[in-house]
Amino acid sequence: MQKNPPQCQFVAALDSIVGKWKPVILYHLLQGKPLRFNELRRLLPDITQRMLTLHLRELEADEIVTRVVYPQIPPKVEYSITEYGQSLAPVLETLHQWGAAHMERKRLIKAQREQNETD
Amino acid sequence: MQKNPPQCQFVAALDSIVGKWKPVILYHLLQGKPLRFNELRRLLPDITQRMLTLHLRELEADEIVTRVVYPQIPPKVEYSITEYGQSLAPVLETLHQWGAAHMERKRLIKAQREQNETD
DNA sequence: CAGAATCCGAATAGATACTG
DNA sequence: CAGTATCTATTCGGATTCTG
Repeated sequence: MQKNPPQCQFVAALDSIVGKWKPVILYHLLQGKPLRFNELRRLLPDITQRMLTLHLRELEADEIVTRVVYPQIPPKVEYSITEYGQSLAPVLETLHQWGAAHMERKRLIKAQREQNETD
Repeated sequence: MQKNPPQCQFVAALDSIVGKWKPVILYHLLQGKPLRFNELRRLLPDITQRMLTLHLRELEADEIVTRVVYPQIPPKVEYSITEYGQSLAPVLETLHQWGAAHMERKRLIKAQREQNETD
């Protein structure tokens, strides 16, 4: 990455939440309930096992989620959001708001353009 | 992307600001002053011409920046943030704040760990 | 159940050379 | 000056197989 200070901090934030599946993972974990590995898989029908593992490991490294292993057979692993991870909630909310408005805006522009074409 | 609605809107927002260089480009343009192509290059010493062009084109397509061509020789092209693009400012600011705190946190944790190693 | 390991293809980004 | 075009290197994600 760059040495540019503002950029760095920005990217530090993005690294924690960007990734093809991180937003959804966080979305579900932020509901508060701890989720098992396969529960998450069910909630994200299209994710591969591999990507789920990788993303969870990154979130764990950032201390945004915790991984609790119950030593039993069959194994049980629960993921939950940390207190620190909860500080992401407003950040995600802000992004979500803007994203929703942005999609609506694009939709409107597209509709207008199609209207003009029929003129 | 997924069909999951919350995810979609989230990603719509991220698409507009994520990309290896978009955050810095936006950071500079949000200062308010229109910038020429090569001015941006100088502000982003490590970006390639190609990536700068590509990212600017995407931002233009999202109507976040405007591209004004002055038909003269040598050519002059100025990029500036649109009014709509300015609505991103608070979003970026939120991310930046969290990112700064996150980096500081990591730094502290690392320092602590190194302290423990000398015990 | 919750993964680790390996392999492969697709998407991203950089390097370089050329142009109106 | 402000790009295009092309080619290559790197990264990322998916598919598949195996395991405690």
